[in-house]
Parts: sequence; structure tokens; C-alpha cells
Amino acid sequence: MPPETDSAQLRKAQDRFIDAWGRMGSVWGISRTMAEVHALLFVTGEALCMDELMERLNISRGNASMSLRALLEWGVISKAHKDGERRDYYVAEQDVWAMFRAILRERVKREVEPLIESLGEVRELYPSQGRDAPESARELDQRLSEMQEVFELVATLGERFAGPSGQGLKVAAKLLAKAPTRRKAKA
Amino acid sequence: MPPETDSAQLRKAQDRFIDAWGRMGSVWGISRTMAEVHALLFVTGEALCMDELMERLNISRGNASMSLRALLEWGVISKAHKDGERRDYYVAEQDVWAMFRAILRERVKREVEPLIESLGEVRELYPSQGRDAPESARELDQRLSEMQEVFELVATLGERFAGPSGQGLKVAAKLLAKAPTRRKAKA
DNA sequence: GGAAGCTTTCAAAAATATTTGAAAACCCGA
DNA sequence: TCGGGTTTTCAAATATTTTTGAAAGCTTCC
Repeated sequence: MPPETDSAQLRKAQDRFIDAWGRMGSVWGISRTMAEVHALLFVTGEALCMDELMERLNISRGNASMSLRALLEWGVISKAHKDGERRDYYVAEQDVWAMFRAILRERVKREVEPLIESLGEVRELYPSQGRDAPESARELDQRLSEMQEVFELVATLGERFAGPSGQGLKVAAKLLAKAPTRRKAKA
Repeated sequence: MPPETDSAQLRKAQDRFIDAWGRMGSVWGISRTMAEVHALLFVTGEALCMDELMERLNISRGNASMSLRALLEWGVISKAHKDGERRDYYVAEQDVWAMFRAILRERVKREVEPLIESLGEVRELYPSQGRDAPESARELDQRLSEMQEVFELVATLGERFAGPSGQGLKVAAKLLAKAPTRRKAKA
């Protein structure tokens, strides 16, 4: 077998990254393809058009279109334009921390806020205050209100970290600085 | 329609909570049933056996068994025993914060660590150091190493928050105390 | 207005994930 | 070792999610 050229190596590394990020995508509850499109744009750092994505990832036009739209909504990619070109090009946010904040924001919105909402609704379904409130209702309300409190705290923390002021990294770094913990390095 | 009894109200509230938590479960990437089993144990606060779960949630024995096992692995429920009874009973962790930490721990394990692992592997696929390393390889490595850094930070933060020392809540509260942000209250 | 070039939509097909249920395994006590 | 009560396993059935592809929709330029 002939030695690989540099660009073949790079291509392979990109593909492996795309695969890894795609797999994480499905774990994170987004479609694998959507994650792969994002991975490709991120890892190349280039502005690509739909046909290039379809070609490289072997996906249909419909799928590419839907994935791009979703990624735009998440705020992790944006449209770009090439001089006289008619078609749309897309670029990924290159600042990893900004990307991470966008993801966090969206995930809090999907994974925490609806729960807080529901908890509020559930807690209206029974009286837990009056003199006549049965013990069991108080117990239930106790559990639900604790849970609501914790998740509200999480949502607020999320906003703080991911918020537009971009303080996330600094806060985190500060926290960590206090007392280092080890973390395995090798693959 | 006759007025509902107190216990019917409570039952309905429990059901709505179970439903809400179950829905969140699927958003979080675990099976809806698994989340529902957990919700039921949590919301009642009682020790229940498999047949009771099956009855209340209308699920099969196999499903109940697998869900319970998974919940035990997550560390959010534990086995209990009733005096002379032969069968197993299960109780949910009642401390919401402890529960949250268990979930966080597990999610970092599934959603962050494999990625860090993969990033390490991908970065071994090309030379980016030597004098001969092409510009494109350096760029690629730059992107990947930044991403690795961010996710390692996240993993470390997660450990800090969720770690066995149980400092999570305090740290969070401290952070929040500094500069309050508003959060909508009504359902 | 019309055609070319692109993108979006969406119903149907394919791929995945979850659930069932019955058989196998397990665990004790007799 | 056997038998009854209980839990686990896992292949098949079901349900859900994702992907495709072709038709419909835009937009821009002639």
C-alpha cells in the first residue's frame, strides 16, 4: 500500500471527527445528519454550499436543507455569500466557546424550561395550603416544589453561563482554578 | 359531574407529573418508560414492587425489569426490602439535588467523555508538529484542540458540581447570589 | 411573463429505538 | 433435588424518528 498523502490523512481525520460528532449528536437528541453537517462545516472552517455537503456526506437534498435550517436556528452556523454566486453558502461558528454557549442555551430551552412549566401546572391541580389540605397533598407539593427549585436554579445557571454577555468561560475557569482535579489524557 | 375526592386529585397530579417527566425523559435520550418509572417512584415517595409499577403504568414485566435496572445504574433509585416479603421493592432517591447530581454525572459520562476520547484519537491521525507539518494540518489541529479544551473543562466542571463531595448546590447558589437574574414564575 | 437555478416541503420509505411476552434463569426453603 | 415465586433475557412486534426524492416554491435575470 502506498504511503498516504498529507491531504488524505487530513481528510481521514476530518471524517473521523465528523463521525464522532455525529454519534454524539444522536446521543444529544439531534439527528445524526444535523450533527454531521455541523461537524463538517466546523472542521473544515470553510464556507460550503448545499451540493458540497450532500456530496461529502452522502445525504439527500431534503435532509441537507432541513439540517441547515435547524443549525441556523441553534445559532451554530450562519449564511455566507460568495461574490457573484447565486447559491447560499454556510459557515460554522469557529469560536468553540461561542458554539458551546449556543448549544447550552438551546438545550436548556428544550430540556429544562418545559419541565419547569409543567411543574407549575401540576402544582395547581390540588390545594396544598388551606387548613383542610391533607398531609399527602403537602408531601406531594413539598417534593414538586423542591424539584422546581432545583431546575429553576439550573435554568438560571445556564442562562448565566450561556448568556449573551459571554462570561461563561471566565466564570468556569475561575471556579476550576480554586481546586484542580485531574482528568485522564490519553486516548 | 360529582366533585373529585382529594385522592383523585392527587392521583391526577401524580399522573401529570409522570407524564411530564416521561416526556422529558425522551428529550434527554432515555426511554420514556424508564423516566416514568422513576417519576412514579419519586412522586409517591413509596417503595413499590414490580407488579405495582406494571399495574400503575401499564407496562410489561420485561420493560419494568429493564427500566429498573437502568435506573439503578444511574443511581437514582435503590432496592428496598419489606419485612417478610420475598420480592424486591424500589425507592427513588428523595433528595432532588442528589438526584440531579446523579443525572449530571451519568450524562457527562455518556455525552462528553466519549467525545473527548475521540478527539484525542483523531488528533493522532496526522502530524501537526514537525517542521514539515502543512499549514492545513496546523489549522485542523488548532480547531480540534480548542474543542478538546472546552469539553475537558466542561467535564471537569461537571465532576466538580456532581462529585461525591456534594458541593454542587452550594457552588451554584454562590454563583447566583452575585448577580440575580429574573425568571418567569407563572405557568 | 417565463425560464433557470436553488431551496423548501412533505408524504412515503427506511432506519432506529422501544416494548412485549414467553421461555429461561435464579433463588430459597422444604 | 424439587417446586413455587420472582426476575431476567431476548427475539419478534410495535412505535418513533430520520431520511429520501420528487414536486412545489422562491428569486433573479432576460
